[in-house]
Amino acid sequence: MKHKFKPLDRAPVYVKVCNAIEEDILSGVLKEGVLLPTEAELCAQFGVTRSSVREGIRLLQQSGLVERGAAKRLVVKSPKASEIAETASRSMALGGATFGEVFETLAMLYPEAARIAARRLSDEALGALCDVRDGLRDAPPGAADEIVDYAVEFFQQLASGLDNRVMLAMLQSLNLMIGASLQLVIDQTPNAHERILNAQSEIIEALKNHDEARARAWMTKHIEDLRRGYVVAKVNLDARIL
Amino acid sequence: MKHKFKPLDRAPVYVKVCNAIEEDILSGVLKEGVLLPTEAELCAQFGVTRSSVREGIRLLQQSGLVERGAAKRLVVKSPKASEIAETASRSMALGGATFGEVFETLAMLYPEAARIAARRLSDEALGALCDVRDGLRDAPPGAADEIVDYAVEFFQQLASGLDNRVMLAMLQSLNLMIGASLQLVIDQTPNAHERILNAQSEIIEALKNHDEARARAWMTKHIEDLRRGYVVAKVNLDARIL
DNA sequence: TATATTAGGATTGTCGGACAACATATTTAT
DNA sequence: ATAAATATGTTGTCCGACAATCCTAATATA
Repeated sequence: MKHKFKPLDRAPVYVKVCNAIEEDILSGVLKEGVLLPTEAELCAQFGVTRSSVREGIRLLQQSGLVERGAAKRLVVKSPKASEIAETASRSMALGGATFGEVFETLAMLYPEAARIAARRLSDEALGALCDVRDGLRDAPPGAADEIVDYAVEFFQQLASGLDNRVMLAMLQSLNLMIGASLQLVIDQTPNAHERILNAQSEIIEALKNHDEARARAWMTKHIEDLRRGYVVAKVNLDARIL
Repeated sequence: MKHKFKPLDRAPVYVKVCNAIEEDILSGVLKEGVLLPTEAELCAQFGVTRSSVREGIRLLQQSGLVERGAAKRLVVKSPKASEIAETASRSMALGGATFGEVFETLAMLYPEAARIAARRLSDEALGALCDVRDGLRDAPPGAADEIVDYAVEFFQQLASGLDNRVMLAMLQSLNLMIGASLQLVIDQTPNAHERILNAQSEIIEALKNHDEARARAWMTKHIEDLRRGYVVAKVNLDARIL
């Protein structure tokens, strides 16, 4: 009988280093906040040189599992929703996503998010939304950048209030993708200030009364309003986001 | 008058290398598929050593912007939706997302996705869905793993058919997060086969007739059905996904 | 001539050692 | 006892070297 050999593991050492550490993090042996051994010690334990260890560390670092903490020592980190959102949105930008795609997704997600929010948003979360709204109300007229900030912050707070990290990550990545471009739009849209303010107020009111349908409807309206802004500003919806 | 100095850029060299290359990719100077210079040449151009260049490359590599291609040369790559989904779902798993969170997000997204699909799914996409359904119909009874595959594949095809990369990435990451765990559930749910099959058929029918409301309703039902499976199988919805 | 083989060169993967920069811990001086 | 100076440990960067691998081109063979 012919003996069968398993295929050899021919991955580069630095990849193996990365995997080895990652595995221990994933399996819970290394918990969040734990300090990893120094590079020298890792070399000794793995039996490889510092160059390889360091390259492996870079891989872990970029995937958000590890971080340089106090004394520059390596610390185990569990990825936060905001970081996931950031890398996801960056990747999608690089992947060539368009304004149209982002907006359609926005229009799909946020009305539902508003509906869920109407069902269970906490009082603090509602308070945070009111704060944003008030900030927007008191913003000086003509300050487009401030308006944008408040508009995005409103989405942000709503997403945070849902108390669901998966949703949060997704909604946040959308926020990041439109955030920058909203500037252009609001600059060129008359009444943007009042219309956004009005939409926010209506949404807050609906949330307060746990009126799911109304929260959903106004969020839909709000987003459609923003989208129209893009059209008015002659932003090509097929253009890639940056 | 006191002169103000800008804060010096004290980032490590390998980070700068990473940023420099990333910038050129982002700005379109380096397009997808282009071969990057060899390590030696990069050293010469940046005026740093190979160790630093290599560490920088690892960072780019893990963020999916660069890849080893033929002859092991580095090639510029633009992240695909599927990869974005993969890293996102992995990160969320590590970040401690729970079944409950994933399911709630699923229940929020997919009904809307079905509604949009009813509006504009192409005939090919519909055909692909039918193929999945037929595959499931003809699956041998009791083959839980096959049933799971078809169930996930149905979601997958629906997402692909939407022709929106942003949505696709988000829906796919959800698919990845539940995919593995569905196995457990379907193993222990009687009638799972028929119920899933029925739901798929109803959804397909609704899509064919461009009946948005019905597509949405059946998708909601379908997901709720799956969720009940988790409860029946006594999977703790607060448990972290793996 | 066309194909298979071989030799050569280019490039990456890994190693070892070295030193400066920086942060922490320890000792010394006030 | 507090502050300053020193010692120690760790990371960041450099250099040089060599084996493994892949590509290319020259060579041999049919």
